[in-house]
Amino acid sequence: MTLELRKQPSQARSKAMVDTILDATARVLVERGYAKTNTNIVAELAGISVGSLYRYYPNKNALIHALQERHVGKMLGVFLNSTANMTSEGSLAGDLKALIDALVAAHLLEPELNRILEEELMTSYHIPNNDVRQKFFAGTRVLLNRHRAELTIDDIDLAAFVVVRILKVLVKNVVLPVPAGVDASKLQAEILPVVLGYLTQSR
Amino acid sequence: MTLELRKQPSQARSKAMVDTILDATARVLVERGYAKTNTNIVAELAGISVGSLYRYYPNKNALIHALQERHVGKMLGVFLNSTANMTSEGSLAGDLKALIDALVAAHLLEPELNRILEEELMTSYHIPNNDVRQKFFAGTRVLLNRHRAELTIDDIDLAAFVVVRILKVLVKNVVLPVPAGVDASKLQAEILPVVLGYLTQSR
Amino acid sequence: MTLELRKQPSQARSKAMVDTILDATARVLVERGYAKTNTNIVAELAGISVGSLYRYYPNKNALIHALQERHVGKMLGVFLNSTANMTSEGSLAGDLKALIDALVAAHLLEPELNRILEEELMTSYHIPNNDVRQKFFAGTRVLLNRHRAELTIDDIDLAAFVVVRILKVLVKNVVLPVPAGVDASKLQAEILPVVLGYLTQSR
Amino acid sequence: MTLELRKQPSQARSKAMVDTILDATARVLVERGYAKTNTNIVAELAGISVGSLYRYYPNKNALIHALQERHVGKMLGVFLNSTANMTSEGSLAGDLKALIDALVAAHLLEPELNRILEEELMTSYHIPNNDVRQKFFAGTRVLLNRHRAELTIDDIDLAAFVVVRILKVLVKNVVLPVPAGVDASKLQAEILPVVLGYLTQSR
DNA sequence: CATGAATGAGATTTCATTCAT
DNA sequence: GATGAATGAAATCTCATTCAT
Repeated sequence: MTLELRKQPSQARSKAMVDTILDATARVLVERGYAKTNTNIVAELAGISVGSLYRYYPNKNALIHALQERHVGKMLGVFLNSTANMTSEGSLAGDLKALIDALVAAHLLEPELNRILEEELMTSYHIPNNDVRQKFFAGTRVLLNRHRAELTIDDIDLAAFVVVRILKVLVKNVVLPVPAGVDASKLQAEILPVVLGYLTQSR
Repeated sequence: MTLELRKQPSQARSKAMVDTILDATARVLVERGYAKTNTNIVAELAGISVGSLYRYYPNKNALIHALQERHVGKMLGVFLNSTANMTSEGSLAGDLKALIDALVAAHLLEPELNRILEEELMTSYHIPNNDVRQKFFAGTRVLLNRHRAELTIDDIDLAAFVVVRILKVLVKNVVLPVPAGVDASKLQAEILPVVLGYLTQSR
Repeated sequence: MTLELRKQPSQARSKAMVDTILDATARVLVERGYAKTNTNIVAELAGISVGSLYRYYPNKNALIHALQERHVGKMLGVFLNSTANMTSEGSLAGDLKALIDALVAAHLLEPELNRILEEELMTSYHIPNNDVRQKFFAGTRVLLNRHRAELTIDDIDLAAFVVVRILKVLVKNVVLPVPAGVDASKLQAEILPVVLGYLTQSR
Repeated sequence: MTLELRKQPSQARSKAMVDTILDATARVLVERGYAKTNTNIVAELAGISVGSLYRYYPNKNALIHALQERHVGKMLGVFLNSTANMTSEGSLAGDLKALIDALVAAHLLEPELNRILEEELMTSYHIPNNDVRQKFFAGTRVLLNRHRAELTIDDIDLAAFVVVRILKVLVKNVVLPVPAGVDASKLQAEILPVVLGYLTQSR
């Protein structure tokens, strides 16, 4: 009964604008943190008026949401790309190596933004990339299953969970500024041993 | 007969008041998230006026800061307590096990608050417990050094860094709500193998 | 063979367009109320661009104004039509009956729109149909004058004023949703007695 | 689970402030109409800051609502007061006269505000005084019932409905600016004959 | 002429902080 | 010292109107 048509800007022009807006949002978010991010600044940095911003996203929430989705999408793209030429008959070590490299590549995209979206906003917004997380977990499970013979651990679900968490922190730390005394590239090289050691140690 | 029924010494009063305030802050933070936390609600929940709140803490920043410090202090207390009866001549496995248990005990204190203080506020507030982190890292380094002979890894700094990160995520995940299909206690039992596997695998 | 398939004469086009626009305006007004009516929605519902809307009406005021005028015109049309075959030598009762029926017919047109235009917008817009009101009042005065002999009231102006007001409310209530327990058709039948009773009672 | 305590300003201080605010709201409403009424102007006219306004009323809606309630309350007070010394054994004419006088007295309070609250806001807000309307209708029904013997109409509900509507318009018109050529006091004197004529005419 | 994205003034609302009592 | 009402700067959001295409 209520008239509710709210016109979205047309596809063609939108694409560029949307990107400009989300770029600005990302920049503000990274430079000032969520608490100090506001729509006026985003609009200004995007070089548009607040009104325009609200033509594209009906509220601040939607804006952040869209940024999250774009970011996750980008990372997923990089990840899948890095993974594409990965034959499925590699060794466990080879597969894990490829996985780690792909993950690092994906996280190299916009590490600080990624951190903010994952950490600062965890509470505020229902994370839209649960989907991606789920898929990543599932993928890891499949990988482990394929090499089940070599593993010294029985509970694949548990192992996948642990591996996913480990990969996530370590990769993030490879990519984010790391304390003096630690070398990022050495750290990256260390990830495979960590996971391999865990999965194949004699128990 | 001197008047004995006078106000408590301000020291004592402050002590209790400070705790009440920080308790309220913690509760609001956990129940509403940082974005929806405001000083008026904190004061209300603490059962005092905003004015009084500002007598104890000159601004919102200081308030959050104080809460962080108290929280870190508490966790440190629990940790040190769990560590106290740890003789320094244990095996590597034994030492690590004790470390993990102490960490879990500390994180069991107020997991959600801990998460918020560590994640949501990372950007906004310069973490006051860098100190503690430093010490924890150093302690881990010492521990690893003590068992250097058993380790298959040379770079102790790197190893300590990796171990610290792994311990942190996994412990956090033991303590925080975990996805269906994963069992928190099994997860906890898995931490030692992870670290041990990493440190002592044949390379 | 001259090109015959060209644009319709702008007169004709305008005519249809104007109607489309005012129809949309009316619908939005009725469905959302004045406070939530805005030009963008009107344009959208009319199937044209805002720009075009502003080509037809220079501002929101003019738009509402035009709708009012059209609406009043329509009602007047229906009213005059119902009145057309009314011979001027009827009885007082007959004349009043005809008047009431014509009024009801007119108000049956778009009761809700009518209500909004008359009530919600009374303050914001100087009503353009004062003219019509004036004429209606004058007509009523003439009618009463014709039957002055039967009336027990001397002040015809006063009587006409009272009758006009009574007719207006009651007719409106016949036509608008009426509370449970009251029957609209019975209510309509009651209007004549009310007016007749007033005008011809023994004083 | 969510902390929702929102403190209302304390009783004592509130009373005066609330009145000041609602007075200002009424004035703005009458002077500018609803569409042009905004919280900034209300606050300014009330001599307080917007923030303060929002301490008392959580949003614009609530503000208007409160004004409506106060206004209806006031009118009801005047009405009941005028009605107080009305013995229940009067004649029909006497009772109706008293009723009309009480109504006029009530509407004399703030006629313009009343009009705006009743007309401009009918759509926007669920009218809080349905209650009062109900009671007024019921009271009228009781009155008519008491004098049922004298009435020439059977359907008391219908009669009460009609009488209530007639009283409402005419009283309103007595109190609101009336077109030249009509005298407000004469008009008021005319209300009783209208109603009496309707109820007691020979049919 | 038509379009509809863009504008930006202005409206609503929030909340850290102050200060009179 | 305590209080909590008051503040007002700043954030979110709306929409009549314009103007480049």
